[in-house]
Formats: sequence, C-alpha cells, structure tokens
Amino acid sequence: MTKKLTLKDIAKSLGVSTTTVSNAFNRPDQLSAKLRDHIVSSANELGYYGPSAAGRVLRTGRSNTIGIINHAEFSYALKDPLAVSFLQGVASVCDRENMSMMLLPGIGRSDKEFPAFDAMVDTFIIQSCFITDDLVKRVLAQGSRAIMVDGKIDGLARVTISDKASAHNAAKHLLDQGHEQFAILSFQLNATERDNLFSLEKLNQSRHYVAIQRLEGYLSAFKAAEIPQQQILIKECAENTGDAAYQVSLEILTKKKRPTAILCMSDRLAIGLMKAANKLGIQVPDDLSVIGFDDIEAATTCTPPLTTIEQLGYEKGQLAAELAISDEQPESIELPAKLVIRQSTKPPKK
Amino acid sequence: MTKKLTLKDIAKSLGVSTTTVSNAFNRPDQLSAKLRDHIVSSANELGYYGPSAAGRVLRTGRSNTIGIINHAEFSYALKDPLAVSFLQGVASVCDRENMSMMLLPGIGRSDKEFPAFDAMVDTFIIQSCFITDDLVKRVLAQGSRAIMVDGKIDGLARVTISDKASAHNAAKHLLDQGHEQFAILSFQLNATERDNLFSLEKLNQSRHYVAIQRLEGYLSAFKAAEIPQQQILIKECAENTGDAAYQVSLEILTKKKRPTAILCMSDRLAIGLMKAANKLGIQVPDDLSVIGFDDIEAATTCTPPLTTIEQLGYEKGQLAAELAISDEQPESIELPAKLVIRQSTKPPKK
DNA sequence: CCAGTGTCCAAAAGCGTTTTAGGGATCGTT
DNA sequence: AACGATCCCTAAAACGCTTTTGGACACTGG
Repeated sequence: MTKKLTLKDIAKSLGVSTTTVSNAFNRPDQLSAKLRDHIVSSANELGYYGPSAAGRVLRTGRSNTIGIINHAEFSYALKDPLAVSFLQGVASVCDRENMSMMLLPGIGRSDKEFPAFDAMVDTFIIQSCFITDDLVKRVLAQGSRAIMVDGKIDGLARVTISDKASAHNAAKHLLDQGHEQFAILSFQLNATERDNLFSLEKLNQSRHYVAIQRLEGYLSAFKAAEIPQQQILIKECAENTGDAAYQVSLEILTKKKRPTAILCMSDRLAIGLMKAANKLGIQVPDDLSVIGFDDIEAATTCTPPLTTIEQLGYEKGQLAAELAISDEQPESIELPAKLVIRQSTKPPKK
Repeated sequence: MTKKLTLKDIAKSLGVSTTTVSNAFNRPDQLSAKLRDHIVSSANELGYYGPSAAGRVLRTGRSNTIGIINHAEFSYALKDPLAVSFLQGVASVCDRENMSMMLLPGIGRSDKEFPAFDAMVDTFIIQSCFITDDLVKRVLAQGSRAIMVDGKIDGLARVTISDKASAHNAAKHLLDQGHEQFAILSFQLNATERDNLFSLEKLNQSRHYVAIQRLEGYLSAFKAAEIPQQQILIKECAENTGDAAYQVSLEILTKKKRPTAILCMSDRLAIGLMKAANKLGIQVPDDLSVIGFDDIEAATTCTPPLTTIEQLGYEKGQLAAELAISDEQPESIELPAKLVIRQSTKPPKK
C-alpha cells in the first residue's frame, strides 16, 4: 500500500500551488475551467479523489454531519418502531442535503458514563430522557449546537409533541365512556431505581420528560373528574417493551379489584398488556379497555386494533433535522398528537 | 459565546506543557496521579472536557467510527426490516466497543453521483449492489478499509449468506411438491434499465450480486429438474417493496396460463404478491404457492404465514462490524440460510 | 503610453492534536 | 562520590487542509 496522497503532493506533481488544487475541488469559480479540469483529472489518475475530511474539518470546523444521541444503546433503540421512523425523518433531510448522520453510543442510564461526545459533528440531536445539563454543557463546549427532542434542557431549542394534552384526552375518553377504575402503565420515571412502585416523590424527581408530561396529562383529567389520585393504580415498566409490560400487567390484572381501563404510555406496552389479558382470559375491550400511545404500525394490526394517540415520528425527525441544519436561531416546536379511536376501548360492563 | 478552549489554552493556564495535558487525558500512566487529577479537574472547571476529535483524527488517522454505505437513501433503507436488523447488529458491536456509526448518504443508482466518501471513518461497511470497483478505489485511496456485505468486489473481505444454495432449495421444495408452472419475482437486475422484462443478457450484465445468486440458485434447480428456462416467467420489481410487487403480480396473475408457484426474492415482494392474489380472488396456498426470502417478522404474521428462507440479518451486521474493527486481515464469511416451511406452499391442485 | 481593472495564482498562517526525542531531577547502587 | 536508572515532564514537529493577502500579468479605455 502506497503512502496516502495529499493536496500538496498533487500540487507539486502538477507544478501548481496547493491553493489552486484546493480551489479546483472546492471553488471552481476561482480558476479557469480548463485548468480545473486538468487538475481534477490528473489528480484522479494519480489516485487522489479529493481533499481529506480530517484536514478540512480541522480547518473549517464544519463536518456536514448530524450527530444523534439516544438514551439507549442503538442496538436497542433500533428495535423501537417509533425511533426508527424518527431516524427515517432525520435521514430524509440528510439525504437531501447530502449530509451524514452519526449515531453515537447511547448514554446509558448511569450518570457516570460519559461517551465520546467529542465527535466531529455540527449539530447534535439529543433524544434522551437521561441527559443532564452537565452533559449538554460538554456538548456545547466543543462548539457544536444541539437540538433537544422529547425533552427539556435550558437553552436548547426543542421539538416535542403535545404529550400532556393528548394524554389528558386519552383519559378523558375513558371517563366519558363511564370508566371508574383505572390503571396506568408508565415508563420508568427514574434512571436508577428500578422498582415499579409509583410515588409522587418519584414523579417530582424524575427527569423523564415524556413520562412526566403524559402522567400529568392523565392525572389532570382524573382530577377534573374528581377521582382521587390514590384510586389510580400506577405501575412502571422497566423498559419500553412488550415483555416488560407483560410481567407488570399480570400483576395488575390479578388484583382483586381489577381496573376496567388501562392507559399505557406506549403501544408496545399496550400490546404487552393485551397479551397478558389474553393469557388470563380477560377480553379486550369487553372486560378491559386499553389505550396506547404513539400509533405504531402494530397498533393497527393487533387484535383488537388499538385505540391510541397518533404521533408523527417521521415528521419529528424531519423537523429536528431541519432545525439542526438551519442557520437561524432555531425555535422550539410542538407537534400535534391526536387520539385515534379503534376497538380496544368500550364503556365498562354494568 | 466564548472562544473554544484548546489543549494549549489549558496547558498555558496551568503552567504545564500541552504534552502533559494530552497525556492527562489519554495516557494516564505517563504522569503522576496527582498531577493528572489536578489537570483534569482544573480543565473541567475551565470548561474543557477533553481533546477535540478533529485534531486527534488528523493527527492519528483513527476516528473510532464505522461508516455504512448503502445502496439506497437511508430514509428508504430504514424502511426495510432486514436492513434495520442488520444495523442493529452493527450497532451492538459499536455499543460494546464504544464506537460511533456513521450513516453516509446512499449511492443512488447513477454512476455519476459520488457522495462524500471523504468521511472520517476507519472502516466502511459497504452494502450496495450498485457500487463499482472505481468507487471502492476511492474509498481505499483515502486510507480507509472496507468490508463488503452481500456483494463481491475484488480485494475486499466479504460477508454473505448462502444465497444460491438456499434459493436452489426453495425451488426444489416446490418441485418436490409437484409444481410445474413457475414464476420468479426478482429484484431489479440493472441499475438503469427499469423495465421488468427479464433476459439472460441482463443477468450477465447485472452487478446486483444477491439477485444474481438467487436467480442462479432457482434456475439451477429447474435445470436439474429438466424444466426449460423459457418456461419460467421471470419479472423484475423496481423496488423491494410490497407496492412494486403488487403491480407486477397483477400482471403475472392475470396471464392466461397462470403459474401455480412463485418464488420471490424477498418477503416484502411475497407479501405484495399475496395482496395481489387476494385482490384477484386467488387463494394462497390452494391456488398458488408462494415462497419468500429473508424471514422478516411480517412473514410470520401475514396470512397465510409465509414459507421463506431465513437469513440472519442481525448476525450479519454483527459479523460485518467484527471484521470491520478486527486488526487482522479479515476473511470472508458466508452465513447459512435455511428454508422455513410454513403455510404458503402446497402441492398444486390436479 | 499610463493608470485602471480583472484574472489567475503563490506564500504562509494557522486549525487542535499526538508523538518523538530528550532534558532534568531524584534515587539507589557501587 | 560518581554513575546509571527511573521518573516526570517539555519542546517541537507533523498531520492535511482552507483562506487571506497580495503579487504578477494581461487586458482595457483614455
């Protein structure tokens, strides 16, 4: 393997200055077409196909890359259909703009792990409920910008959905149908404690923006209906997976006073719940109403099709990417999310 | 916003050399623990959290990044379940090794488009049926390594599956059941011509490794059974999507001499085909046997569940990533793929 | 013929880091 | 008391590029 060629090598070998070679590749208007063609084609023949990125990034500070920081490891994040559509949305903008996207190792749940945030990235899209202000400070310290998705960090522009209002609507829908016994299947509120007992204290300490918003939305509807909060059974699922929900659901559904309606913070949780109900011989929606969140594809194909809240993952990704590449000071945006009524909800039996 | 801090700033401000600061972050054994702690904590206080990647990459030539080149745009590639599991596999290794993965803009189908291959990437994983030797030369010219997935390029280590043998088995399965009238739903053999007429000529000119292998596998089984190739109806689908297959299938299934069995190069094509059959009132498997390829999740949930060839997308991704980060000269690997018989195949009616 | 106006190209200064080669102390050994 | 070994640290070069500054040259118009 021969030594790697550089701009300077080409310049010397052609008897022109490095400036001129650089211009030939980057600023065609700076030299005559004839010379430019000559340089580019000679360079190709020699085995040089353009300036190396490393040098350019160091010099210009721009890398044409969007970095994506997720709260989970990526091998896990890619299992979440919503996360995948989000990435698709980001990718669509990157494709259009000819930018690259860089997936950074997940942050994990421990504050101690600091991954390599020193990546060469123009803008980070942060989608992590576990990110701390301190971490963000590091990101910004290296000169990158950052957009926050589904979360809230002081000073960062945000892309969110109307979590709270939609959650409120979901609960209201069940109340309107006449339900009185409720349970909520929640995400893990706290990164470290992994029990599934809910407490107001935990809610206050939680940094999981989405979970907080949705919970507050649900609870505000119950409050308006004058249902005391102690009467609502709230359980956390360790992960956003059907399996995690399945386990927790068995517990909920075998209680002596079983709820007649359950609100789930995601469709994946709802589907795990329905699997548990099915296992126990509990009919959805006849014996139990279920509402999901997200409206992933599986929500339409499961039986019964899931009443849920539709959120636009793809558009969220697009929007985040647009903010990321925009030159202007980006502004925060809240996307709408709406209740989609299918067959998993029904008034309770008398 | 203040000026970005550098190693040198920290060194000056602490009264030590830049070497020492660099060592404090990268080679703890090169200085006393006391000094190291002092340097790191002072640096953090000043707002410096570690050496910038841009400088390091330029200096060391290593970026701890795996680049992924796909044949399609990423917004499209992410819609393919198999591609997603592949990415998951790659991601699992990256997570473990704390590396980043970089998704590069797709190559597209035209030879003229040369995307930004000058990315700062240690190793490229190339998964593109449209990549040319010339393109690879460029990649290697910038000093990166490359692993080829599902394809063949001289000089590159490869990760493939047993496309040909499994395709042969699939066709053999139908022959054993007594079928005599066949069709094949193929990928587009050629990047530019977009008609769906097959010809041997096109097969010979094709660079679409996977399509060629599978086609040869199917045809070898027919040859062994002494079925003349002209008798096999071969149609290409412009994209690997259900919609593309749906259109082409309508055409095939309304022919006067309709095949009793159809081999599809992917499950997505097979599912589109079954949708068309359903639309035309043709029963699968009673009136028509269908075999897919890949064994994506939808193959188990569709009706009827699809007889198909299982391939290990996740493992393929893992393996490719392992080769990518390995220090040794990587060797090519072929993963097994096996026929999974479900309910979409059946002997033909007499 | 001369100033004015373009056009094209060269020299040089960094961008932030790592690493090589080596310089002083300090220590233990003879 | 001298000497080598050991430990901590530093100076300086190199990595490949872009961009600013300005010079050389060939044109124009007066």
